[in-house]
Amino acid sequence: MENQHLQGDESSSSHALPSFPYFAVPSPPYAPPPPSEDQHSTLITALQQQPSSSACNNDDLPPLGLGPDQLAAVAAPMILPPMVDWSALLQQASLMGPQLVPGLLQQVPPLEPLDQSGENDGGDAGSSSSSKEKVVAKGGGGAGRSGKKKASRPRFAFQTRSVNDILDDGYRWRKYGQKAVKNSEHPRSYYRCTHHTCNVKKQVQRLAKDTSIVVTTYEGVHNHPCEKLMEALSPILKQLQFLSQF
DNA sequence: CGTCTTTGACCCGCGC
DNA sequence: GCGCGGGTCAAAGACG
Repeated sequence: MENQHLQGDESSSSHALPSFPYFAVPSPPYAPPPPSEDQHSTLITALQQQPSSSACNNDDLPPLGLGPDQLAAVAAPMILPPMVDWSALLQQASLMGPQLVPGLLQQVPPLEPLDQSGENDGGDAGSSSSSKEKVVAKGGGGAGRSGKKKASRPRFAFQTRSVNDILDDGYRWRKYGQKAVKNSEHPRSYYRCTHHTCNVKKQVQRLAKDTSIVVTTYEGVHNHPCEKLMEALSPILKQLQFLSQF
């Protein structure tokens, strides 16, 4: 299982994934930093929850539903320095939501209230709700299988220039779908956090205009620690504990 | 054998 | 009402 993530292309991301290089994605207001092979900084944008319609005709980001509204809502994105700790960064972003990562993610307008009973931002109702409502007809699926509109959840889009579609963000993801998208030769992949109580999803797709850029859209907030991050931090924490005794 | 990916089918919202 | 596009499900197969 673990090593399945090594396959390089569109397998679920996890510990063993080749993490880098990721490059900064030049954004219009900025002078594009020339990407170099040993640099792995990334540009992060925070997006507002997609307001259902309007979102599908943007040339740059049609695939992920990032319409003009969303793009306009993206404040000056930051180019992160090289050697940024991806796990920590994404963990932080994921846990804190769009409002709370000073200097990294912009503040976005308040989210619409959730309208889905079984789900919340923490996404902790995922597995239970699935068993409840999965009864429907065969193939079950659908944008709202409970008959409701899709819930509004915090969304973040991470643009990275990478040969790999999947960011190694420290979490484990299971792919549950892939769709060909209009105006793009690259399909969009749908992933769900494999943690049983976590309902965070992400969509991964390459830009139509620049296929070297991967857009990863996270939806929801993890309600569990990042395994990889904890793994990485544990020796430091131990050391801190030790030092704090004196 | 358990986990994950693939993939076709299905459902839903939206625009015309 | 119909067609399209997007999102999800779940069976089947692949893989370690």
